[in-house]
Amino acid sequence: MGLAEKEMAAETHAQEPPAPTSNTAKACNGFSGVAKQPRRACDCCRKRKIRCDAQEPCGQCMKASIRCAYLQPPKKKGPKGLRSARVLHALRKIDDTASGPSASPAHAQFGDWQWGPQEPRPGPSDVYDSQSQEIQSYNHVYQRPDIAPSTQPYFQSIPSVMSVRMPQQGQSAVKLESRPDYSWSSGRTDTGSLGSESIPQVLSPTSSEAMHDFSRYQDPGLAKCMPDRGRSPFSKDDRWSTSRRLPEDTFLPYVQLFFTHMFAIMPVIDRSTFLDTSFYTTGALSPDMYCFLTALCSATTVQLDDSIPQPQSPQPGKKADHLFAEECLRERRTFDHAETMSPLSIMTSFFLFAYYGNHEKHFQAWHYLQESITCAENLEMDDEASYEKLDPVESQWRRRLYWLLFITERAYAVQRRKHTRLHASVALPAVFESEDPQLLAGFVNLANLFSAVDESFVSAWRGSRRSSLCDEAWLARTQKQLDTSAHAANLGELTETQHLDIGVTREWLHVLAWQLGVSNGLIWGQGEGGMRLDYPVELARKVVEIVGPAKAIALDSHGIGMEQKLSDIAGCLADVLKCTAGDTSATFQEGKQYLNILLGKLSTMRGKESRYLTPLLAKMEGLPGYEAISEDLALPTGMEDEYATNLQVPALTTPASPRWSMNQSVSMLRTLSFTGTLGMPGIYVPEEDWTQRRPSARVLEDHELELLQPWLNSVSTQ
DNA sequence: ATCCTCGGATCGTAAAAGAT
DNA sequence: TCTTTTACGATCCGAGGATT
Repeated sequence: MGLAEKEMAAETHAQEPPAPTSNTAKACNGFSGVAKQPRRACDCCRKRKIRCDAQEPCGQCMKASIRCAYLQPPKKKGPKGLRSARVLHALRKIDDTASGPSASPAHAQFGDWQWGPQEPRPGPSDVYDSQSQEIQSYNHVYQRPDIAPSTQPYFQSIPSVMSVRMPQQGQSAVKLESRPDYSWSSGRTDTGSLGSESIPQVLSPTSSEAMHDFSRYQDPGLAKCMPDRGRSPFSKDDRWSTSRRLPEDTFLPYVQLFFTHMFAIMPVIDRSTFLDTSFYTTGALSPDMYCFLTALCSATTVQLDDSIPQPQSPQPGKKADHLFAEECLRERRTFDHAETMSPLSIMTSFFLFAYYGNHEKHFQAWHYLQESITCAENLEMDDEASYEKLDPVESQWRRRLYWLLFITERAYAVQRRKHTRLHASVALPAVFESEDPQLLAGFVNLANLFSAVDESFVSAWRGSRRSSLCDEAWLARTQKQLDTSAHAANLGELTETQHLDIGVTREWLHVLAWQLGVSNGLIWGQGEGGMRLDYPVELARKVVEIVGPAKAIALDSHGIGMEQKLSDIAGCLADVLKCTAGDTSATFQEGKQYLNILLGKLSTMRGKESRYLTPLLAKMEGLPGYEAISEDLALPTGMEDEYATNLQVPALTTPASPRWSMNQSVSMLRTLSFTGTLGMPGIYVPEEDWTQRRPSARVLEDHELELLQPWLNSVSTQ
């Protein structure tokens, strides 16, 4: 029946103007219009799965009074690259295993897994919960974050579900699980029964689609991912008021900025979804999608600040970032966002954190970061097992989001001396199977780097670790780990933005670790873990080598976080230089130059002078050569950056020699070890924050200073 | 009675696999 | 290189649920 009727239907429409993209119709037959004319359904009809007459606007859209558009580009048909081979390989492997010498007949195996057609067909949850040991062995690698899971292609985790489902021919579940190579770039989520989505709402698997399309909540699989929510909390009965909202097309220019400059460090949303113009023309963004977009825009605006020209604020006279953040908070008050937790709300909180963090409003920033973490915990994103219950695509998006929170929490906790809550307890997102392996490699690299900042580091930094545990060996291990963790990938292949992030962050952590050592009196050790007085100069050189040639925008897109790191590094360097006042050794001169360059960078960060610069300069008062620095910085506006980038980085020949020509007194180390400055990242923040700092270091006792004497002598005679 | 959603049948196309 | 097979995206019918 179907075909005949279909053809008749096609014939009925044969008189209509050809579909926009159809030029094959006439070639199809010599038989007037009976052809199965390749029609083009409009975006809405496609989504509604109804016949479209391909008019503009089409009849269905007219009838429904909705905007008709043909914006969604058709996807490429046919098998995808290696996918077929991969799936076949995986299936064959399973088959081999199942029919191996020790195995009982295949049907018995299948029977165990409830494959048999006579068995009642298991629902999705049954399937997921009834994995055999053998199946789990495919997955075990994902449960061990200590090995590099990123090197495991996704498909290795697929057979578990696929093997269970394949025999259910024609069931949507098959479609769902047998698609290991996700069309990330196309934005297609294709979660099986939900897979025929396509419209603009081909949203990222981070459930934005779910947010947008209520019907998805009716899917048991998805409902499972969203505890206690079988359906949308936003019922269509109580449609949200959009009267006070910003027009939806406000967002796109900012979202574009986000993808151009910030996506590399926050690869947690789907590009094609959020860059699709039709996404912003529905006129029906759900409240939490609206919140998410406003939060993202506010964070993007403030983070990029004046680095690049930005669109005019939607409300002239009001700064765009404030406006977006305000809108976000206003909209959030219209519904219970604690009840509607989803990855989308995690990201909303996260971007609010970024907004406040960039404004140095640390109470609010920490609050929203914690909120996003709490939300992640509620969704059990810190539990590896939870990911296996998810659609593989969704699970990858969530992994990215989890690790973004992890990285951010670690960095921020260190800067603000807070506890951390998240652990490296889940596998990293996959790299090689992602839409952009290079980009993901960078992201994973950063995650690895922060994995080296373990609990003991954080607690030592907070001062809550027993100082006896903070010995030289431990520090040396930590320092070494920082270097090895980020070497998994060739940094040269990363985007400039990521290269900067990883490189500077690594050296910044080195600086922190070094300060940790100094404040624990380790400066006179064997030099392990860089516990030498000139180590910060060496670190500064590396930083200068990284940031010197970097394009301003690549540096700027990291927002205030990068300013903080650079100023921490510069501050530490300044401390060291200050302590060696009067020293004329090569090391000192080089150090001065590096400091100079760093200050130059800070003077032009994000299109203006960093707020950290002035306090830094004030701190350097009395540093010999400082006069020169201030003169250098007094370059005409617009030239500073050029000045900084063009400055030749002097080659610091291996352990600079002569090192410090130290005739310096023991008081130098006394100064270094004093709580005044060292171990105080983010030191140039408003007064009240001083109270949050621990007295991180101690003044050396006299008997310790005596012990130092031989070391000082040996250094000074080198 | 009407509207709406969505499972899934069917088709066209493109890539992979196989034949020569 | 040509042919066949396979995978997959697109369309949209029609069952069944929701709404009026």
